[in-house]
Amino acid sequence: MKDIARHAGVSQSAVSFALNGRPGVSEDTRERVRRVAEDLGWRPSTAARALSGEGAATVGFVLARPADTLGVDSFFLQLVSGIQEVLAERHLGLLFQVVEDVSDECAVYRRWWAEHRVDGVLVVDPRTDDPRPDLLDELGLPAVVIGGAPDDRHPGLSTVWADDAGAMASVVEGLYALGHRRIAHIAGLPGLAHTERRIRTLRAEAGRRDLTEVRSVTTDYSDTEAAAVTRRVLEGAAPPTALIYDNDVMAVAGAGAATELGFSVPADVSVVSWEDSALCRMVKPWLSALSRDSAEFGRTAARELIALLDGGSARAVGVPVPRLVERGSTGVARGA
Amino acid sequence: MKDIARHAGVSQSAVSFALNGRPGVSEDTRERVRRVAEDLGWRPSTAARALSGEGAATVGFVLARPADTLGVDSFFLQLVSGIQEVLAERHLGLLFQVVEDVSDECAVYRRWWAEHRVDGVLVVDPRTDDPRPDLLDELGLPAVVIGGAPDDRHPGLSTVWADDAGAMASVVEGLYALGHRRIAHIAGLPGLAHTERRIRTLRAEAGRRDLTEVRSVTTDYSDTEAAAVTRRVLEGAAPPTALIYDNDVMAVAGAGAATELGFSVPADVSVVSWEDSALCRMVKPWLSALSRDSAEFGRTAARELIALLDGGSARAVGVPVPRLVERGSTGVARGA
DNA sequence: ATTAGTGACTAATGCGCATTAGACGACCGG
DNA sequence: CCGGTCGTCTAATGCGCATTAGTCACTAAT
Repeated sequence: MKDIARHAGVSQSAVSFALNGRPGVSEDTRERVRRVAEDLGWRPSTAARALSGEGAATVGFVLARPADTLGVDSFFLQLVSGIQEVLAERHLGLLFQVVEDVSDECAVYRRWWAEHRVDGVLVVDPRTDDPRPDLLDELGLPAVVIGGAPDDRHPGLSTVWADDAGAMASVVEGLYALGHRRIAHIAGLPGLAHTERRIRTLRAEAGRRDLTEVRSVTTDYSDTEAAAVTRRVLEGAAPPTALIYDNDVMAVAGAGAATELGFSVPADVSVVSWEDSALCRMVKPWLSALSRDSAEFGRTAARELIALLDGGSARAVGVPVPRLVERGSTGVARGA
Repeated sequence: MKDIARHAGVSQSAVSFALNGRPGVSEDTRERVRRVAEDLGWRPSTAARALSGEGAATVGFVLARPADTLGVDSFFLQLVSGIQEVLAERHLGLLFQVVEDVSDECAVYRRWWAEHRVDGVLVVDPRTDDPRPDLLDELGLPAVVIGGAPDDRHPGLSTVWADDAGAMASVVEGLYALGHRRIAHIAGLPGLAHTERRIRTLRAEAGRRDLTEVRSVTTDYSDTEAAAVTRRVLEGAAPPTALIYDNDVMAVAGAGAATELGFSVPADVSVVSWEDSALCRMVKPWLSALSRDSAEFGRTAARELIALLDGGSARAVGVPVPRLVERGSTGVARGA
């Protein structure tokens, strides 16, 4: 800026005013300064900006996953891609970190905030009994929870929520209409909020319809565990006629396991994947799946965080209910 | 630090010396200051540190991909996970950005560097005729190229390279030994350096062995294009008896397409995937795949970048040659 | 003709840290 | 007894920017 000031024949303050759209300089000077800055290829130093109270121009994103669990998951990359799209417009950076577990994640938040590294964070995989919202509240670190519940909002946190309950209800309704009475739900990690939500909704829907042979089994989202659970479930007496998997990887693995066991899909068992991706079209039959726009999910979350940073107040916004894309893996229940 | 100084009864400079391990304070004072800092939960402001010449304590990572191409790709997440592991030890942040194409990527580098946002960057997907190395050299931005060639190193850039040539040679040798004489290589994006390297090596290896019916076809890495190309290749006269796919997604899609066409895997065609992941064990038969440790790839790259930031000079380091994991999709060529 | 007011600009300060240039006493050899 | 050296500490400066408090000339109003 000193250079610019010299070249333009004004003071540094004038340059600052000109470049930041502040009053105090004539339009003439402003334009001249702008051109000089352009010529010199000047960009404000984020460090200096941050130091003089403007914030870090960065938001944080922590993924708490054991390294080997980061598998064939299209969700996060798409989510991040959507987040970026919105952040980029405002020239906000995304500081990304992968850690082992939630307590590490909390430590990262503490550090980032203490170091003034971020202005806000995006939190994923909310859990039942989650320490993070309290921590973020305590720190006063602006945050939006991705995939939380619409109700349990903490004072300072925004939430972007997907209607798992509604989606589960519609899936159950569809299967019921096809004559399915015995349904197994191969769920994800037990601690996650959306896992519990889906399980609760399934139970509630089953109750409403008098379905007694409905159950949920939690897993670690892996293909191997999904296959194992599928085998166990199908080998029991009165096996289910429909299987709902909490992600695409498990659905594919499960469908494979079922086939190996001699169950034909969808003649003997219907399969639904709670996540749509190319994977679902890589097996025969193609898997019916709940399709949601993960990138849009990310965009919405990013927009909410920006609103928070701009001084807006916390709120909860929903994203569209996932839509069930019927493919070849769902059909009328045997004997119905 | 002012607070710490007050609490400890010393000057700010003394605090700085104490906390940074600089000489100029007694061990006694140092320890006292450390404890006070600990009690106060002090963390240095990265902004202030950066401003006083210490660098941003951050490295950048740009992924240039059209948003919809970010699919079921386990490679990047694992790579990033490995990178993080090493960066975290040094408390270096990872600034992550997704952009549309390489020219956007260059713009991001320019901006990051001008804004002093990063101390260095990790570059992926090097291309033939790539503008990035020149740009980075020109800017003087420390960088390591992930997946480059061992030779074409620019003065200032380190390279972490995988021995595609060696891997391709061993795959061809294996297939040759099984009696395969007609091989098709369903490659990735034409512009990418490693795509070209694999294609060149395949051609060379074919030449050495007098295999005349060997070819490579470039694609966009998608399952749909892989399936289409597979069909085109297999429906021709004298179809290949072995197919090499440049990633796991294509291999699975291609194997599926082959099966639909009435080709049995591996009786009629052998299939090799140049990327191992859970995907390869989700189809029947399981796919033989070149397995490499993507996380280790990332760790190595991160270590190289840190060495560069520490003032080390640029160099090229290799990672272990991928190993072919033989599963059910490769076998003796029909008629051999 | 004096004052109040306004627009355009400059000087000075602070953000939180690292670092350089001293200040001051203790210790040592001559 | 004195100059020199070392160890321990403090004061002062700068990093690049935003911002606040002036400064100055010029115009409108009394």
